[in-house]
Amino acid sequence: MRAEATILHVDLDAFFAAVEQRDKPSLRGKPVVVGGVGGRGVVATASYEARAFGVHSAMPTAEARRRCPNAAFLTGRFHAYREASTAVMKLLRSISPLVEPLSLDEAFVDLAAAGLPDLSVTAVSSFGAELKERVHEVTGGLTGSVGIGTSKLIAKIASDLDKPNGLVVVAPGTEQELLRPMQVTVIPGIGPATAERLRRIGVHTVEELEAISEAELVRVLGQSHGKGLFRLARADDDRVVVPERETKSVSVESTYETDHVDKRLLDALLDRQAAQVTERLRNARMSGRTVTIKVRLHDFSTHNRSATLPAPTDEARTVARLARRLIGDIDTSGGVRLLGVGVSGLADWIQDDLFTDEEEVPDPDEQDAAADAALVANASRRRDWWPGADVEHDAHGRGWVWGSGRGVVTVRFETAETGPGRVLSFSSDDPALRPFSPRDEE
DNA sequence: TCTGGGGTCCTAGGACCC
DNA sequence: TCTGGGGTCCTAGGACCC
Repeated sequence: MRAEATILHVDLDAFFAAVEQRDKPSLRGKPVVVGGVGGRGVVATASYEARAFGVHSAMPTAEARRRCPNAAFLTGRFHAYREASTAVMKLLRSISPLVEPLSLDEAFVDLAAAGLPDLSVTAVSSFGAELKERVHEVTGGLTGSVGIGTSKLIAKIASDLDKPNGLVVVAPGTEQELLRPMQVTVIPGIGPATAERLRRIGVHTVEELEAISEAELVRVLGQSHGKGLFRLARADDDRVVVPERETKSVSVESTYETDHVDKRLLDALLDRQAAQVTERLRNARMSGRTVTIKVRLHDFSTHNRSATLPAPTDEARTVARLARRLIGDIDTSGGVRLLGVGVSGLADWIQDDLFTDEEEVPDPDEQDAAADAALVANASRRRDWWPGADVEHDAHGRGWVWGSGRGVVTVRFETAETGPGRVLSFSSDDPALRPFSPRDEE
């Protein structure tokens, strides 16, 4: 926590809906709901007019229609939202080099790095008011709520206190009296599950949270969350404003109007998602080693399966092959509601720099071999995993897998060329192969 | 017609290495 | 016959955020 209120949080009001109302005057003053409009859609943003009918984010759209049948239901125009967001972020960066976007419509700004002559409460208040006007200008009429305080926690909570179009500055030294009477759920990071655990130990307000020992919080919530909340309950927060975060994963997912059972269709959908995800990877000049599929079944249970390649890829084929194999581990016979493909373990990978020569572009077959190798590494841990696999064990109980997939045997082998222990895949009738014995490794 | 899509972080257990 | 400890990587699931 700082001595002066130098962390600012901006939050654009009902952002998606507000952009729609800005661009379509007929929607102004009327309930607008942006989100999924299909049978399984949920609300992303409701305008304040729609909120008056009890419509809110994350509510199923079907329920929103029941509550507010006269609202305009829109799917969303993300280009327009991104454009407005970019204008705001640019404005913020002109104020301070330390701007941390949290999403399209939210950011922290470190005013201590802004070079303001005066950081008194009065001065930062008028600064905040001016910022709101400039947000209104650069976005063509959108409003934002601003909170300013001595920490991220306080700035974020403050911006929420007077929505929409609010401005709240929390004077240094008054943080705890602000927090104490509030419900614990105002603290970012306390969601329904944590709130319920706290409720069970009799904690509802921040004041009650403050009375719990650190050891007890760690017992109830785990090491990281427990220690973190022990401090936040005391308004003890020294988290810095981080301007650049590196992307850790890229994913695509889709919920279908009806549950899918046909395995060929599921494979085709995975192929398409693999193509989408790798296109985004290539656009971002990245590649990744770990491929994860996400499957939500008819009963809403969600299952992830992942496998890690020996080297990063941005190839649709490689990701698709792995994804298809991974879904084989999941019983989809009851129907699939959602399918997703993601890539993590990302590496910067600038194709043009690395592969100036056309010959040096990775051979797709080698990539496939790498995918097979990753599957073998996985299968050796999970004997049941590889369909049709033949597993043998050495004296140490370690398993070695003979996997037969589409005319290719993938196994831990040695060859005269590769030496012992290399994980590779070969065609099954290659006479140069003999099973690799783990002893050879010693 | 209950329950989106894109992320981040944490936990826990097993494998493996030294 | 009994049996370490720390560190890292990988996988699965869950909580949370907007």
